[in-house]
Amino acid sequence: MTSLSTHPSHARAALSRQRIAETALALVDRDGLEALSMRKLGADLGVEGMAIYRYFPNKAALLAGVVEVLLAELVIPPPSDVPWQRVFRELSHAYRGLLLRHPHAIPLLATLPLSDPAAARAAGAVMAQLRAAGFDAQSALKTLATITSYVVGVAQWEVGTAPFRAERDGKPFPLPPDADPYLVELAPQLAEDDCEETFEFGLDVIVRGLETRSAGEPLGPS
Amino acid sequence: MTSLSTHPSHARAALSRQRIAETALALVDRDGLEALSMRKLGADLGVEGMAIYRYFPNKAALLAGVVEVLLAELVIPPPSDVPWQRVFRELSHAYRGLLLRHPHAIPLLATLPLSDPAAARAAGAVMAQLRAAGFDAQSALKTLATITSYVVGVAQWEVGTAPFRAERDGKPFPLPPDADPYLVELAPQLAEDDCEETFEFGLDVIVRGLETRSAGEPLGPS
DNA sequence: GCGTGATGTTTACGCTGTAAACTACGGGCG
DNA sequence: CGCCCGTAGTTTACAGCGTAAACATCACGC
Repeated sequence: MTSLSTHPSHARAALSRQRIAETALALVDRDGLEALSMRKLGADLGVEGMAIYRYFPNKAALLAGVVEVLLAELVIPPPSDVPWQRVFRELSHAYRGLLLRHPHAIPLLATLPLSDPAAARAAGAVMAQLRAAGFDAQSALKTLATITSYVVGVAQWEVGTAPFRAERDGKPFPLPPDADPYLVELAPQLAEDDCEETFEFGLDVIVRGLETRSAGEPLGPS
Repeated sequence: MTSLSTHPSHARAALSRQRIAETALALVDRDGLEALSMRKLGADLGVEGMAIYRYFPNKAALLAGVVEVLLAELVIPPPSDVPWQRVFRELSHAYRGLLLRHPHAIPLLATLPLSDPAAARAAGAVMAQLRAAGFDAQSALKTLATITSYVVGVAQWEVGTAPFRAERDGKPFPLPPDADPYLVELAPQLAEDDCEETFEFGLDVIVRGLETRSAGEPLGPS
């Protein structure tokens, strides 16, 4: 009797908020965000679609659950005495990595309102880091807004310009012959754009900008 | 005979790509992005929904048309000898203004791939400005990516945190009593957050960061 | 005056989210 | 033991979606 759950046999696995949300994320990763429907998710769970409503009141709540799973991947360490620049860079890279691991889910995180509990938790943890590094509350909040916007924005940029970079093993880019002259000039640049480098460029800009916050403001580098 | 169009009487106005896209944008501004359906748009146009397919092959194309209308609001002046910092700031504010005038359309512009012709045109025009200011092609592109991400990201942030700021005429914020301790600390900060100021903060950071691009890079201030 | 092409309508299909009613079953209590 | 009820999942249903296909209507060129 493998009574792992209530009824041991003939059932694949018990449903739960966690398992549903994880399966939903897997579906999104595999087939894209717009492919996520209650019925298809039900099918992936070996269940009838409507069953999901026992665990989530509606699809918006399900999506919030997916966001929760996503943000759970993001471990934000407690404050330490590491220089804030380094913490800042590491958090940025961690978030970026999360986004790139789940490119289809980016719109979910891009539109994420801070009223979402998972988002608020993550935001709070980052705020704690910044506060500990000497940022006052207002500056920490604004800095958080800035870096979040930047990281998400670049990830979107990257995904959105991916076709220009795809399989450029020699040929420049299949531009339509009636293309805008601006675009014609832009395309080769895009083709040889190294996204990682671009990201680092903007990150440097922001860190440097934060370091030289116009004298007198209480920012306190380490 | 007021033969303004083909048949003068009993028809409200002739359909056209332009009129359809503008009406669609008006609908989105009024009722939100998810309220935009072919049938409702048809109703707003005094027409039968399916008629739209004579002008746009599918809904994605219609949305691209809406984006085109949006970006047409953004006039990007030709290069001049104005200091690049000022041009940069003005373009950022212009884009921000556009986003705030159409908050429901932000997801449309946030997810905008650069393969969209209207986006590519606008991007090209900004690139021309930066190039004229002395940025080399690679730096101009990266700078464009950075500022675009930032402006869109902040606009999304602003809309997403709007509920925290709404009607805060005294009371702090209707937090659920079981809220995360991080959020509890965060909410008052959000409530008194001045978005315009936050935007300016990050913009300053970016401009300052660009100005102090680690010596030796060909950036050439004016 | 009669095709003809452009414009808009009608009908239809498969898909969506979700409300409501229904079925099956396992554990607690008499 | 037998009943009874809560829980989990199913079935059915409905309104709305994007859109393919067939159809109606009408202005104009020959």
